[in-house]
Amino acid sequence: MSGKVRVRFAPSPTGHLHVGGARTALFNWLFARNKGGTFILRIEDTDRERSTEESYRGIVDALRWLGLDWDEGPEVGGAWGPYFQSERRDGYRERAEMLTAGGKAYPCFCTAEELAERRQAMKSLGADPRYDRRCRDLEPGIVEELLSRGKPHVIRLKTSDEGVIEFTDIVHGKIAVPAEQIDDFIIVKSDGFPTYNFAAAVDDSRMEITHIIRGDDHLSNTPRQLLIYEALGARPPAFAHVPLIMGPDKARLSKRHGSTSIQQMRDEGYLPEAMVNYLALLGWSYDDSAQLFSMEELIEKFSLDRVSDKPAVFDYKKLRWMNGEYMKKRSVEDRVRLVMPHLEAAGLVKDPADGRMRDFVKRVVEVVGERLKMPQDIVELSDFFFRDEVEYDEKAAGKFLKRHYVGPAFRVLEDRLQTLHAYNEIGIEELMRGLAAEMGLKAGELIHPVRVALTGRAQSPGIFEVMALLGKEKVIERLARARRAYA
RNA sequence: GGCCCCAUGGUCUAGUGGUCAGGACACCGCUCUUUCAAGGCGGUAACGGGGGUUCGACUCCCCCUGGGGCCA
Repeated sequence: MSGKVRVRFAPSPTGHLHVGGARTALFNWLFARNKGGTFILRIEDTDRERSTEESYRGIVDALRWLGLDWDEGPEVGGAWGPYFQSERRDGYRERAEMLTAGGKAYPCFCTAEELAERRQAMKSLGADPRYDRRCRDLEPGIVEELLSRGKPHVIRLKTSDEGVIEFTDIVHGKIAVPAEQIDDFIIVKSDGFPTYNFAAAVDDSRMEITHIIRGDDHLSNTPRQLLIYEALGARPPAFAHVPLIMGPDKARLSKRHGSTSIQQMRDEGYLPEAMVNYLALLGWSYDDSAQLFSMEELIEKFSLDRVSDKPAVFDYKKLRWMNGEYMKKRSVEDRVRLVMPHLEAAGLVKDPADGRMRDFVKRVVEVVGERLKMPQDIVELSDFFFRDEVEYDEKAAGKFLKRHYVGPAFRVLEDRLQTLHAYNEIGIEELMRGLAAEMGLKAGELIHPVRVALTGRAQSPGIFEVMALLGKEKVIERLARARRAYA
């Protein structure tokens, strides 16, 4: 392959950025970065009905959030622009006229009804319902007349029934389709707009795209696009069709399987680096063991020949695990920032948190430590730090607070904490262990009831850390309350 | 329906004619420990079926089955 690599990601702004689309974008981007090539963003907004500014914004934001920047495209420009198909219509019209003038395409005046009728007829004869090329050899005079009368028409590409259309896909290998399989398909619709295949092929050739990396769902479009390239007299790019992403039921991943848009995943607390890493591993692998890759490593190691050719099921559990791994790598400050909106939303922290509160949250985050897999986990993990009164989990309270020794033990503990000079983790631990020993209890037998009294739950971060952070006052108050309520 | 693609544990995958079929997530034990999480150790679990080719097939070929895609 000679020349500089040029790849593109070409979404339609008709919805959110789907995880499948995001992975396609990622593979293109990684390939470009690995090869020192150019990554182009092209917006395929020829469907004016469904394209929206909002979708466009959402897609662009999502790509940036993932860290996928483009060298040419909207907002950054480039020498091959414009990068919105809606602004490239003249180009499609010119190419279509060129092909028609050159005898490689022709206007077809058959109406949708006529076509449907003939298709039905062919079907009932047991034949494949394909266009019968009726308008292909119309007398030039008749064509002129119909055109001048303004009769609605489409433009079709002339195709041959002879031979096979063959190409080598980088991930699938040799692919061959019998030429007869493809009829004289439409390249320009009756409203003057290009069809998807035509617009894409024209743009890819004019933008000098060298490698088309896209979803498997476009595999069967490829022969048609190859035919367009040929008619245009352009050299076709290399193709790499990556397998689709499926839901657990092996059907194409869709909304009913869960969150499928990058925007949604972001709102749900997934970290971009986890998302990127997970997506990279869906359909690509480096070796027999590596799982965690930084963006730099991905760029360095990515290659198309290690892309799988089989569909992959999206596994939210593994993504969650990976998110936890990346959460651990984030600084405490980062985690505070991530966690804050959730504390606010839960009403545990009032909205613009002041400096004191931020400091406190920071210490909570430190105490919670690696238990945080998702930012929102903070609520369940630490609500007791923020509430005035704990809500007891009935099972936990029943199991630990009703023990006969709890009342007396708490009473002594309250007194000793009151006079404890070194009210810190170490001092508290010493005190607690000492007290347990004195009373002939195992440390756990004292600790568990204390945990329930302070947090309401049977599980929590380390109890000495919790006590230290909660503060002497609150700890004593909660111990007393639990004692009165249960013991 | 036609054409195209695909088939290793529940999931993501390594494997490119001779491996005890490896790793990761999930799951289950054990361990550490004040609980949970994390960590450490260990475990259950796979080559869809049938034909070939070959001394030998997960690996190559064909058929079937199953899944997916595109077009209709």
